[in-house]
Formats: sequence, C-alpha cells, structure tokens
Amino acid sequence: MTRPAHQSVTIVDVAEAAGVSKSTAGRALAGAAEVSARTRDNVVRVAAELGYRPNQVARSMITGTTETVGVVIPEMSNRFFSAALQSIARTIRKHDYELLVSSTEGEPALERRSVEVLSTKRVDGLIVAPVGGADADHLRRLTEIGTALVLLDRPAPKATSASLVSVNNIEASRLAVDHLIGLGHRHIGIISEARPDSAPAGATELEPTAHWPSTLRLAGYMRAMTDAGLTVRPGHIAHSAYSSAASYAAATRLLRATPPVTAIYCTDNVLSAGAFAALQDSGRDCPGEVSLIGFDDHEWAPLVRPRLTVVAQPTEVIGITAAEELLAAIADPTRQPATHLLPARLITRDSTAPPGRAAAGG
Amino acid sequence: MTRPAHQSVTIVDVAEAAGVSKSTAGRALAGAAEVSARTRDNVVRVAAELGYRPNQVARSMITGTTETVGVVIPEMSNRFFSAALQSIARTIRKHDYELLVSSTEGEPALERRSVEVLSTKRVDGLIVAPVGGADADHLRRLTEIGTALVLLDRPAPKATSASLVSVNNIEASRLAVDHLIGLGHRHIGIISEARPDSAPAGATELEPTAHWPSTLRLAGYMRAMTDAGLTVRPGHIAHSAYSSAASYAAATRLLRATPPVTAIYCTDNVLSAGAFAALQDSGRDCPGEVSLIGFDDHEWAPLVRPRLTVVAQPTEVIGITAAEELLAAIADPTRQPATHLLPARLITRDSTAPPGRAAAGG
DNA sequence: CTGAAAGCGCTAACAT
DNA sequence: ATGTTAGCGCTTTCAG
Repeated sequence: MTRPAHQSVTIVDVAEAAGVSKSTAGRALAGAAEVSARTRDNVVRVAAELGYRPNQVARSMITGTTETVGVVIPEMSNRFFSAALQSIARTIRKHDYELLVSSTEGEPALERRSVEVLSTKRVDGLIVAPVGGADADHLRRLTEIGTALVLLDRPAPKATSASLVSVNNIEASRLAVDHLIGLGHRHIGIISEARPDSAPAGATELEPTAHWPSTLRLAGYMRAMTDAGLTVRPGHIAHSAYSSAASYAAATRLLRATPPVTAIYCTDNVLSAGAFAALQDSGRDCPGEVSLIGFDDHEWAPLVRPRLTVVAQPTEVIGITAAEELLAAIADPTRQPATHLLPARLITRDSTAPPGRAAAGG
Repeated sequence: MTRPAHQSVTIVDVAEAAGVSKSTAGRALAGAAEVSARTRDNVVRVAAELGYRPNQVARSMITGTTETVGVVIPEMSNRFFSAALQSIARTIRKHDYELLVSSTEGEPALERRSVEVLSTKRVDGLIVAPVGGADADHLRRLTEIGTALVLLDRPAPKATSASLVSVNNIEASRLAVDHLIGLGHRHIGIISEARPDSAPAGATELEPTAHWPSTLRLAGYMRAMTDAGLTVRPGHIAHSAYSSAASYAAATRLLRATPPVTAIYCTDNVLSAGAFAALQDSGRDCPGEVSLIGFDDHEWAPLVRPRLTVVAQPTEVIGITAAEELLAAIADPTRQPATHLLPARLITRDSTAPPGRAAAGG
C-alpha cells in the first residue's frame, strides 16, 4: 500500500472510492452542471470522508493562474504600508485572491529579487511601491510579459504601462502650507527627506527622484509658498534622513534658523515623531511660538499636547483603489493604465495657531 | 508560430535554441555539476536572451514543496502583528521562502477559510495567531496532514502538536504589578479584554479562553496581587472590548471606583491609547494622583506627557522565533513541538510614581 | 451525463 | 556529460 506520492489523497483516490472516473470526480468537485446530482453528492461525500484537499498547484499548472497577487513594499511595519496592506488584503479576499507579500527594506536589490521571485511563482498581478530609483527594468519586464502591475505610493520611471495609486502630494503640501499662511505665518520651515535641489523648478522633471513622494511634497511646499508671494528660503528647508532621530536633528536645526521660523511642516509619518519630540525638548511653546503640522494621521496625534494637526492620507482608499485597479487589470489585460491621485485631508488640531502669540500659560 | 501555451518561453524553447535536450537545459539552469561548463554557459546565455522565467508552479508540482510559508493573523495593521510580520518576513527570506499572508479580522470563519486556502495552495508551513476559541479543527487537521504549524501569540485548544511562540503573559503582568506595588500602590486597577470570571483560580484551566493572552494577563495581575497580600477587588477589574473607545470608557469607570484606584494597568496595545486619553480628560494628575502602565511599547509612549511607562513585548524576537521554529519544523518533520514563552520587559518612564503624591505643579 | 486521453512545465530516475 | 522516459495532480478536449 505504500505510494511514493507527494500527496496523501488525490482526486484519483476519491474517484476510485466513489466508483467513477477522475474526470467525473473533478467535475463533481468543481460543481459542474453536467454531472448528475446523485453522483455529485456521492463524490463530494466520499471526498470529505477521505479528507481530500484539492491541489491548487496542480490546478494552476493547467489554468495558468494562481489566484494570488503579490505585494512588494519597503517595510510592512511602517504605518502607511501596513494600513495599505490591510485594505488590499480585505479587497482581494472578496475576490478570492490571496496575498504574497515581500518587504524590501528599501533596498533596490531586494526589490528586484522580490519581483522576480513572485513572478516566478506566477502571481496573477503585482502591486509594488518601488524604491529603486532609476533602475526599473524589473518592472518594465513585468508589463512586457503581461503581468498586471499597479504602482503604489510612487511611480517608477520606466514602468509606463502600469497604473499608479497615490495621494496627491503636491496638493497635500498645499493644504498644509495654505493653512499656515491663512493663520498668518510667513516663515514656514519644512522637514523633508528630499534634497532641496531635487525639486528645483517644480515637479515635472524626468529625473529618477523627481516623482517621489518626498520630492513632490517639497515641490508642493515651494509652489504654495511662491503662489502666496512668500520667499522660499533654503535655510528653512531641512533635509532629513528617513528616521525619527534624523528628523529630530533636522527640527532642531530649523528652530535655530534665521530668520526664525514660526511654523514647521513635516512631510512624512516617521519624521513627525522626531520633529514633535524636538520641538517639545526645545522648550518652545507650541503652537504659541512655533506651529507644527505632521504627515499621516497617527493614533497618537490626538494624544500628545498640543494635539497634532496633520495632513492625512486616505490610506485605506489608497489600498482599496490599488487592489481594485489590479483586479481590473487582471480581468482585462487590454485595460489602459490609470493614475489615481487621491486627495489628502487636513485635520486641524491644536498644534497650529497664528504666529507670535505668546504662551497663554495654564 | 502561434502556440496556445500558457507561458511565453519554456525550458523546451531554451533547450531547442541551445541545441540540447530539455533535461540538460534544466540541469544547466539549476547549476548542476554534471553539466559541462561550456554547455551550461551556453544554455544560461540563451535563456537570458529568450527572457526565460522558470516556472515555480511546475517545479512545485514535482518537488511537492512551494518554498512558501503562510501566515494567518487577525489584522495586519495592528502594531504587534505588523511588527511580528516584518521580522517573520525578514527571517524566512534569508532561507529563500516567501510569505503568503492572510488576515482574518478576528473572525473564526475567515480564519478557517484562510487556513484551508493556504493549505490548498500547498504552503510548506503555517504560522497562525488563532482566534477561533474552542473550534480548532482546521488547525488539528494541518498537523494530521503533516503541515508544519507554529502558533503565534496564543495557543489553540486542540492543536497539541504545534509549537507556540508568545510572550510570557503571566510574568508580563507581574512586572507591571510588582513595579506599582514597589512604588507603594495598593489599589491597582486593570483594564482587560478578558472577562473577570474567565481566570478564576489561576490560568491552568482547559477552557477555550483560558490561555488567551488577555486572560493570562488578567490572571497574572490577580496572582501578583495575591502574592503580595493585596486584595483583588472586582470593582478594580474593568472589562473592555477590543477598541480604544471601549478602553476609554473602562478607564473612566475605573477612575470612579471605590475605594479609588491609585494606579491603572492596561493589558493591551490598542487599549492603552484609550486609557491614556481618558486619564488625560479626567483632569486627574498622572502620575501624581493616578499612575498608568501601558502594554507594548509604542512610538508615542515617550512623546506624550507624562511619558508612558509600559510593559514591552519582544515583538521582533517573537517573530524571528516563530519563523525559525517553523523553518526547523519544515526541515525536520519529526521535530517535537516546543513552547517559547519570551520574557516581557518593563520600560519605566514618567507615568508611574508613588501614590498620593500631589501634583507638584510646573 | 460519463470516461479516456492528452498535457500544463518541469524534474528525476534511468539509460547511454 | 547528455538524452529518453515517466510522471507530479489536475482540467479539459474529445468521444461515447
């Protein structure tokens, strides 16, 4: 009775036990209409008794599909990505797809590896938040071989035929800056991961980094300032690496700038915490002396004092939209790629107020 | 030139173009030693030119493995799980495995579905944070069919032959309570997702919920109180549903208890935010009038005022351990299941102080 | 309505 | 060192 098979009970076992051919067994299990109710019930019962588990790998071999989508992101513990992942998961599950997820730690080499491996595993489509600047051959390759691709959060230079789902970064910054300007601020500092020179004359360049969120947010800041007739001062643009600690240092620098800033706009969720801590430790009154705007709505934004005003991304909608766009692309390979630039929202709390107001005490 | 194949270029195409048999091509691509360097190089070159992508599905068909592990968790946007996921991902990637992840929204039916679907997709092993109380047939089934299984965060009643990786919840609570007792507190409240009557005489019962983290944390609180000769008062145990809002309400109730509590211990990360907000809004001075301990170390714990003292789980180690345990079980099916109860750590900040100390002002 | 046969792309004996 | 053959478990023509 020994059998070197990989699998305990196959459809052949079920067929034999039910006294039918494996084709009939297969049809019965698939709920095909052409099989008589009697034999179908019998087959199903026998399958249950035997503990038969269909083998999706074998099925994929034939159908050429895996009912699986891949997601490649820099980091899954990042709030933005974990929230996006959650809504992607929920959306695709409704369509009976599963999620193969790979995190790249922000490393281009790992991103390429992930995309290749998932492709090798024959995912039906891929959502990727690319990090690998200029080199996007691995993404272009996907569209060449006909794998559905949706870009999340940021575009990729060469992946022209992929859809993009992201917040409207330019407008997000405008929201923040206009709010501050409306309050009367004229000296507004910004903490950005982007290098000040990466967004020189706007955000329409074709440079590798020109369309990254941080670059666009910086560009949006510059544009909003300019449109309001305010001067964009290099000394008010603080570059920060992508960490809370770096942001702390950047904010500290900004607080010593001349002319002094009366407000700081923080362009990323991991940078917000560091900036807030720096402002707190500086002893400056917020919002009395310095206003602060964070990016992304955190659980803690209403918990700290002053409660933090933020520019919130529609994270959930972004995830849902990316998933739906991908499912649509899988269902219809001729579908044209679309760009979804979702609107951000300003959530006004207590960390922003008119400038020059002394601490009211108490 | 038309071909109804599912795949653009297969190993047969490569073989033909290279003028060898498909076995040789396969061996060359696999880097087998028995193939001459000359033909191997040639095959590899031709494969690259043709844009050949190996088909992992077909390979799995033969080997019976997928180099994929499944992870089933209640929610991936939850801080604890997203952090665990991240370290699981990193660990398995080093062993060239991929991650098929499914979130269950805390619904037992979805959990069963996820486990079955991933099993159908022939994952080599599964890490699950079970939620489905008494009904764990779907998990027992896995071990029956020989699929490696590791339980994360909480055990499952019937899945006896699976490893478990979790924090030591009893000791975690003892850490918190002993700290408070050491400061002089005698009236310590607790906010718990567990019903007070679920952990009556300790945590050694065999009831469905008896080993859930929340139950164990409550039991640990009761045990630590008792061991210190303090009275466990039902009025000081506030039950809360699993949400920040519910915890806010529970904390508010606790603040009105008689005799009054001088300290509150919060047993879960999502409950911590609500309790903190409630204490803040109550106008009570913390830690002057009431001390507070949260669970899990949040990004915001050092940002709020007072900075929050917490019991921190070794989230990263939990994820790594679960992944390694799973990989070991996959590699050696005869391996005996192990239980890893990792130690929690108390991070003392400013929200805990001796009781009865009036607000010092300023 | 059911069965027989072919084959998805690949690896793994078994030859040579 | 290379080629030939036989499947992995399943779906899907094609016959009946």
